[in-house]
Amino acid sequence: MKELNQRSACPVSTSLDVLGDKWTLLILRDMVFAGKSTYGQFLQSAEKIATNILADRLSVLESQGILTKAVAVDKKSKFTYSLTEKGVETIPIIVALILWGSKHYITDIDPGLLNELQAGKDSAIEKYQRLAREKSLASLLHDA
Amino acid sequence: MKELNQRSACPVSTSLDVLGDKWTLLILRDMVFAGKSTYGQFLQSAEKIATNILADRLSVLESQGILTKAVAVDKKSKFTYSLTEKGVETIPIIVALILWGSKHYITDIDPGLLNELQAGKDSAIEKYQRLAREKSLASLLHDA
DNA sequence: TTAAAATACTTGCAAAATGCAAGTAAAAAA
DNA sequence: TTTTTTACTTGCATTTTGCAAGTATTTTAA
Repeated sequence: MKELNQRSACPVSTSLDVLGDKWTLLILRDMVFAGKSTYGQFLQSAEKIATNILADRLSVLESQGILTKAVAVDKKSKFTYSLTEKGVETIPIIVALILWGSKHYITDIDPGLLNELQAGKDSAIEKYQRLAREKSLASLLHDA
Repeated sequence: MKELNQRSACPVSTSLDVLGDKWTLLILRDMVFAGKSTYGQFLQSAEKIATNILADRLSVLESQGILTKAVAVDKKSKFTYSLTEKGVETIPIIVALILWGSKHYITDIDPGLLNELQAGKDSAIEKYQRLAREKSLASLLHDA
């Protein structure tokens, strides 16, 4: 349980106190856009996060109520991380980063996704939020 | 001139390579929402950035073409930083952070701004982008 | 004309965060 | 019963950050 130290009462600053580093939003990206949900899956991303950093970020995200951790349905040695509603609501941030990055740098973004985001950003955000909620709900139902 | 080291070709990752730390977006916030444009003004924000970090971030932002540096109109010992179009286009990211932060944490956000953003996010973003462009254009005209 | 203040940094060093490689522990598979 | 899978933890080197002090140029004040 790590307590959040807010540098100021500014909402931008506070958001950055939680999400403002080079790794946290990549974990959320992997959950939303790559369907990942386990420690091992997060380790396999192209950016090669270190194991101790991943463990630390997952624990911060959990203690901030952005994701929840549960034993996987199939294996007791595996954990499944799911987005909370607070986590689902970071999707607009991730989408803004996708649009800015793909506009100003050379990236390998999926043209279909880019098109979808450019055509109707708000409805695309709503779609990915809906999908993320469905996924989280599904993992909750499995537990019960 | 610091070269950007992209960890991967993912647009989220690349955006975070540039903007993903606890200070960079606060400088841009100060330019967009507090009308700040000088080193001394950036130092006075509530979060208390260290002088060496500020100097470093300004030089990165300049070398990434997000802002430009020019001698101030009134004083030769002062510099004025202005947003480029690439910088203006970070405003959707900042707005997404404002909305997420103010929704999930206790902050002192201006209720008028919050209302404006919640009422019509896209048009509010357009408004602040237009204002930022006007401000940058004005400082360019002063130089000539 | 000269001294003090303003402005924008730079430098040195301690502290914290990150990155890397190896090790541990429980559960699952062979 | 041994090996593999999965999720970490630990120790240590490197990098980044933070703090305090110092420098350089321009502007203001005496």
